Amino acid sequence: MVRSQAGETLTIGKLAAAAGVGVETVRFYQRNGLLAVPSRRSGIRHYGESELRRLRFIKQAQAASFTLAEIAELLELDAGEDREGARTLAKSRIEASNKKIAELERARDSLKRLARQCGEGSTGPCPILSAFEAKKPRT
Amino acid sequence: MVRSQAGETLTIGKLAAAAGVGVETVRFYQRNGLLAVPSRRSGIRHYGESELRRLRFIKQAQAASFTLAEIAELLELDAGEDREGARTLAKSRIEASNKKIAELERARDSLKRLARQCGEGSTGPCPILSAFEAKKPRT
DNA sequence: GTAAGGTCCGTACTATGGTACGGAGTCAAG
DNA sequence: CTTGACTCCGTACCATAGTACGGACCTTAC
Repeated sequence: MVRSQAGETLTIGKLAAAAGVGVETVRFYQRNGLLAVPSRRSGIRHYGESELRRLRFIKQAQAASFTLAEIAELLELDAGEDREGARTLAKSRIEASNKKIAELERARDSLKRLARQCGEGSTGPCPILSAFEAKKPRT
Repeated sequence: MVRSQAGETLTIGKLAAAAGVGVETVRFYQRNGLLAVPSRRSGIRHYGESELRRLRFIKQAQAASFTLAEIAELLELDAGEDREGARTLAKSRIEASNKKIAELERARDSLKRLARQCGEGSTGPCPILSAFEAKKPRT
């Protein structure tokens, strides 16, 4: 039964290439339950749109600083249609993202200070360590 | 012999506690050249303000997404008073920080969308995967 | 003067996120 | 119907950033 347009049957190599990861990475995700291992019609497994979407999702989520464990959790919530759980997880992640963003902004400002103090002509101290002592406790 | 204000002689345990890290972490940093190993007057090594500052710096820089290798580099630049190098490194890190921040913001917005779509009453699909397909190609 | 607790040091182990390797099977082209 | 590329699978290995362990030594208090 040739169900569905065969246009969607990728081998693991094609799938990996399409998602911009390595074959080994796909296999790694399979081992870790992030990606289903499709059954095979013969010796070789075939993948479709959904796996590709999933892979891309994983990449996006990683870029968002999710760990693979968290991503797995998200995917499970999705599979289980657990709206409640998904919302909760999303909210806690939003919190975490905000924290991380604030942290990075603070750090970036320290770096800016550093770059300025070590500026072109100047001959002052350029104190890398103290550049990070950001908020002097001017209690 | 009580030489000098004994205020500044910390043992490794005190140092670690003061910086909010574990003793093993201090030793790990020493092994990796991030922290000098002070000579010892007797069997036990003693630490002062500068080591504490350095440790705190490392923590700050880590929060700023520097790797330990990069932090080591920064510390060397500091020691060598290499203004040029420090400025360059700082600038490249500022770039990286901006990128990371933007990435996190995008992710956070995806999460917000997700939380909203999975909102209280609705019974639709709550599509976690598509929540991350951020920029819908509304070509 | 001894017992508790801290330090010293090397080595080993952990978790995370892959990456590499080797042998066997499979598939498509020529 | 063979060759070469690709797949399958297990196992091993890598870097990063620690954490844990065990025996020896030191220090301090009682």
